[in-house]
Amino acid sequence: MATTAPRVEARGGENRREALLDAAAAMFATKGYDGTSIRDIAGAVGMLPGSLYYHFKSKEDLLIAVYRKGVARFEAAIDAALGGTVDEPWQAIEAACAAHLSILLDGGDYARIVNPEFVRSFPPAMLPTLNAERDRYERHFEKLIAALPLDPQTDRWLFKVALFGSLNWSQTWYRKGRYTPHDIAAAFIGMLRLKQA
Amino acid sequence: MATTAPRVEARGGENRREALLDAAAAMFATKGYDGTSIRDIAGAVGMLPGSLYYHFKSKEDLLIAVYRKGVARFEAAIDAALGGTVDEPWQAIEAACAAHLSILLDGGDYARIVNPEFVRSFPPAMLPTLNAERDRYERHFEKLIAALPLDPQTDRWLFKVALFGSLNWSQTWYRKGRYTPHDIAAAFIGMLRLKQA
DNA sequence: GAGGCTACCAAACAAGTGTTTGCTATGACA
DNA sequence: TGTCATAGCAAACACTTGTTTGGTAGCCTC
Repeated sequence: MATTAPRVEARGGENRREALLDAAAAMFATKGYDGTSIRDIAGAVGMLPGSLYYHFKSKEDLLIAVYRKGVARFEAAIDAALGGTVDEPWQAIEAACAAHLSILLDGGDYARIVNPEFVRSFPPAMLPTLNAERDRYERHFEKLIAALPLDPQTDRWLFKVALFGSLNWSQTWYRKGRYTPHDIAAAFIGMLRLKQA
Repeated sequence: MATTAPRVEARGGENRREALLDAAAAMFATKGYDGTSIRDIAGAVGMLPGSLYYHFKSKEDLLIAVYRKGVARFEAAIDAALGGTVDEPWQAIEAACAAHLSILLDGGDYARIVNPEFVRSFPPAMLPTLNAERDRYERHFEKLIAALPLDPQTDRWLFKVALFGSLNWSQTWYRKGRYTPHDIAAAFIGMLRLKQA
């Protein structure tokens, strides 16, 4: 046998914590933060409520961990999308939008937590912590928008919130099948771009 | 003195119910449905928790009443805005957007409840009831969009959700002062319209 | 002035909440 | 073989939740 065991854990190991995160993300996303109890989450992974406190020191702590994973997913997706350095600005932002949408719509439960409208249901004390994470992410888009050849009258900040609104709103109407994230990104950017032709 | 007293109520009268609705709207909007207790609401108007059940038969019943008032506000605003029959399609939709925004952003607590992202935190059983109210409202916009002279390639349904997304998202970033609802409506419509020039 | 309705109080109910505490089985390591 | 951290169980804690029930003060009508 292997003389130096590759760090085998006592019972469940590190992936039990991960299982709790997954369960929490799923239940937060569907039933909300307040609507989900510690007992629900622990029960979903076959644990007793008290045992959860070995892995997380409070329910809020658990939420923050879930939220961080959510933001990380968005950042990874957008990094990957912009990795191939597209230098045409409209193509670049369309790629970023498509990446954002694919996580938002098909990225599983973690992504749903990040929505600011969702965040408002969280304990107010944690709002600064969570918003700081998100602001950092949005800055990627601000850079891409700064590079766009827009009409001089266009307020780039309003352009950003308009675009973000369209994108994030898709969570409320999107159903798998009819449109893909790429379709939607292309259509939205197309509407904002046509005048340049 | 007035011989026929103008319908003076026993104690609080009909406006006590209204006071409860106001308190509920305010607290739902800031702390969410689950985050607000019957005791909070009753206490805000100087009532005991049990007494609330004289006016509303359940907490869900109270929420529905608040929600209805919220939707009614939007409908009244848009009716007023389109009353002066603007027949230029772009002007008409801009007016509708401005009306929508003025309620959404400065329309008080009732309006905040109507946001679909907010609704998701409600008991799932009441979702059909609430969504039916909202769908009826959105149909006003579908009509206005149908009248727009858009590029043939533009999907009008996607146009609608993009516009609605931009508008409703403003709730997350709007702060009084910098932009007025009219400014925002003009800017958003301007971005989507420029190509027609 | 008797009856009835309105609007509310007072007090409890059962159920569910996040969290703490003490204990224990398991495997790694010396 | 003994020690030790890991990972979790079992049971309780104090508290909050939506809701119900029985009673009652004030007003209106007959």
